Amino acid sequence: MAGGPTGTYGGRSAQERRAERRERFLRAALDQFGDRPGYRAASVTALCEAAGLSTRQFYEEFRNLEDVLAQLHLVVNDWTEQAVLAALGDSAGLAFEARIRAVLRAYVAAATDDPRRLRIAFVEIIGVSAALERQRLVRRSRWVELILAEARAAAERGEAAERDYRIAATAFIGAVNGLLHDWTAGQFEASMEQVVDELVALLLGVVRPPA
Amino acid sequence: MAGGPTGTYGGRSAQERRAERRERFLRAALDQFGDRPGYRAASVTALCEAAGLSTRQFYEEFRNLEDVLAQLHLVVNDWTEQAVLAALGDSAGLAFEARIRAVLRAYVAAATDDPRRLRIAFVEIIGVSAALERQRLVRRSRWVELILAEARAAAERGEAAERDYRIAATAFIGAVNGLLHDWTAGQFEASMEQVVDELVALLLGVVRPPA
DNA sequence: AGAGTCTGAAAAGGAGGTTTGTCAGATTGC
DNA sequence: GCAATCTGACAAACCTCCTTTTCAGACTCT
Repeated sequence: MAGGPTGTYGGRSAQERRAERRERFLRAALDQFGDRPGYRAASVTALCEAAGLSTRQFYEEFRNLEDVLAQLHLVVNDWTEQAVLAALGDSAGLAFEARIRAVLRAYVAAATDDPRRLRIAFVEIIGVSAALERQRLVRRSRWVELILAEARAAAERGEAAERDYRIAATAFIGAVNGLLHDWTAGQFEASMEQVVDELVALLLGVVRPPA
Repeated sequence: MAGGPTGTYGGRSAQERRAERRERFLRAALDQFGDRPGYRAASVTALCEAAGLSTRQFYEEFRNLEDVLAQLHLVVNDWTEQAVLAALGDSAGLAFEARIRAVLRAYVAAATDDPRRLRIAFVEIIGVSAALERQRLVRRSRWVELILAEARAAAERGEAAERDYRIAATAFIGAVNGLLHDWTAGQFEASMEQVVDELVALLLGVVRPPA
């Protein structure tokens, strides 16, 4: 009874070491899953090799590959969500259209900033499993609620028509995602400002009462 | 030198037999791929069993499972495309908004008619391989061109503003698909007419010049 | 210095899938 | 009726991957 089971090793605590390995796995997964051929062709072995860690350590941090993808999806989603929340705060004083534009620009910039993140969120996550599908829909519903809250506030200020925007908000999210996906896939040439302009126009068209 | 290599067997020609087996494989694939757990969990063996045919025959008709998925995707796409083209023809005389509504209703009805087809087109096809991604983008571009042609015609009749609708059309397609997916996934309760109404409003908002 | 713990590599066990080859029996044209 | 062909089932060969376990060496604390 002498050895020190305090958990520190290499100068770091057990927690620090675990966190760092988790980080390394997630970073490697962003590379492996976010680029062709993506998650479907990925393997635990390859991921570990890319992360410079062993399969043993992998199974100490994750249950399986899908677990990694799920966590990565949350991280990626948080990233864009933070960007939008920040933009919402910054643009609090602006007029409706300018505010919408600022927020949408922030989202588009954050989402397209790294192609791998975009691919994780829009492609790799789709149709993997029932659990991931649930997680994705839960996350999406947060976006819907965010839009609904803003629409309510805008309606109170008289900047938007008063009605139930749930379906419209869902459709709009689909428009944003579809547009970003096709844009980054090179389906059409456009500047970010053009893309944002179209999205602003689309949103204004929905929010404003019909002529 | 006596046996008759004419190809007829069981009363059918070789072509007919091949076509029928192809049909049976595709029908079984619609079941296997279009429902959870879907294409990712599918196997040649299970597909053959469901089709009541053998793996040997499978490899005479298809290169591999992805080949089946690709062909199925084309079939599913043709289905909705035919529905829309028919609606376009039928509504040739109607006013702009009524026409848009008729066509969108036809699309929504065709797309949601069979959940398995919808899932193939919107979920299972995503992120499988570079080849399938190409095929999907090619098919999507046909929808964009269709919308662009209609927008040009509408602009000539003075029913829509004259401008480049390519980006807007892409966004709109994303909206339609996203909305249908979330709707059929049970994210919100709505009648088909409500869904169509929202899509019509969205499209009119885009097409009409800003107030 | 030494008991006790943590690390990372390697491998073994096990499961599942794809694709090709074989073969007995059914069916054809002559 | 008979040779030639087609059919559908079966299984063998092969491969890849996941997951757990083992183990020698590095490290920490007393």
